[in-house]
Amino acid sequence: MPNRNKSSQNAVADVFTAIAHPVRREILDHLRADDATVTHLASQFDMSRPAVSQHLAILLEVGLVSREAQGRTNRYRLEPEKLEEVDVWMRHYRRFWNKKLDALDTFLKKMDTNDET
Amino acid sequence: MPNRNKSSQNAVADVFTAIAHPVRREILDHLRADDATVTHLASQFDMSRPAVSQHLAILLEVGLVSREAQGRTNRYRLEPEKLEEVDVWMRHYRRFWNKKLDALDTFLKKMDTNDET
DNA sequence: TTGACTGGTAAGCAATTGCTTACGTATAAT
DNA sequence: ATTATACGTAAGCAATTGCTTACCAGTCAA
Repeated sequence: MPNRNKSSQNAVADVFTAIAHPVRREILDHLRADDATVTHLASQFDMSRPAVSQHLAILLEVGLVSREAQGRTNRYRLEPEKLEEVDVWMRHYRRFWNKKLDALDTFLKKMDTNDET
Repeated sequence: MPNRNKSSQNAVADVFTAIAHPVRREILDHLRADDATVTHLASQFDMSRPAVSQHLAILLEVGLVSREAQGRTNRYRLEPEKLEEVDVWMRHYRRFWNKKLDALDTFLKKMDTNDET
């Protein structure tokens, strides 16, 4: 089979690849507690500051964090809404392992229906 | 900063990396409908059969699918319980984007409490 | 037993990832 | 003005990924 034409995919990372790396998940876990600067985050890892900065760039790219300049520091803030994409995909599987969550699903659907005025 | 001693990590793939690849998610989506053989799965992708086989090997390694020999064919079956690990991690974030799911969480916790004893 | 079919795995490879150090720029302190 | 601090980003590199083709083993049909 010959190589396919890749049609110039610009290879923008998606949420699934973003959370695939354990360090990036840990970063998100840290930011769940509070916003933080790169140097502060880097102090929590056995890794150089640029390395953490690069991980943050990926999280930034997919929209899982936001960056706000404050003087000469940069505050990174958790933006967890993008994780809903993962949740949506998982929704199809949840019933397989948890009947209670299935019950919750039904419960939520009912709430949705009631919301539609 | 010098390179760290990697202490011989055997680099077994985890669930997060397994579902990071879009093809592997599609494979799982296919298996959600029904068990399938490699060749059948490969026919659904623009990719050689060995490539799909290698993806299945990863899914097998992390336990997201199981393999059952049937004559000269191999049936792959979805084993979705391992996705719970992802769900558990996501549980901490869900409240951020969905208050209703938060309500469901409370609901589930109450059910859990009632179940004890 | 021969031949066709299913399928895992090895070898090889280009591309990507994940780190490092080095550097440049902007803000703050003295 | 000079110096120190915080930070992003580039360059370079080893390791990994994700495909390919080639091969070999097991099963079924004739």
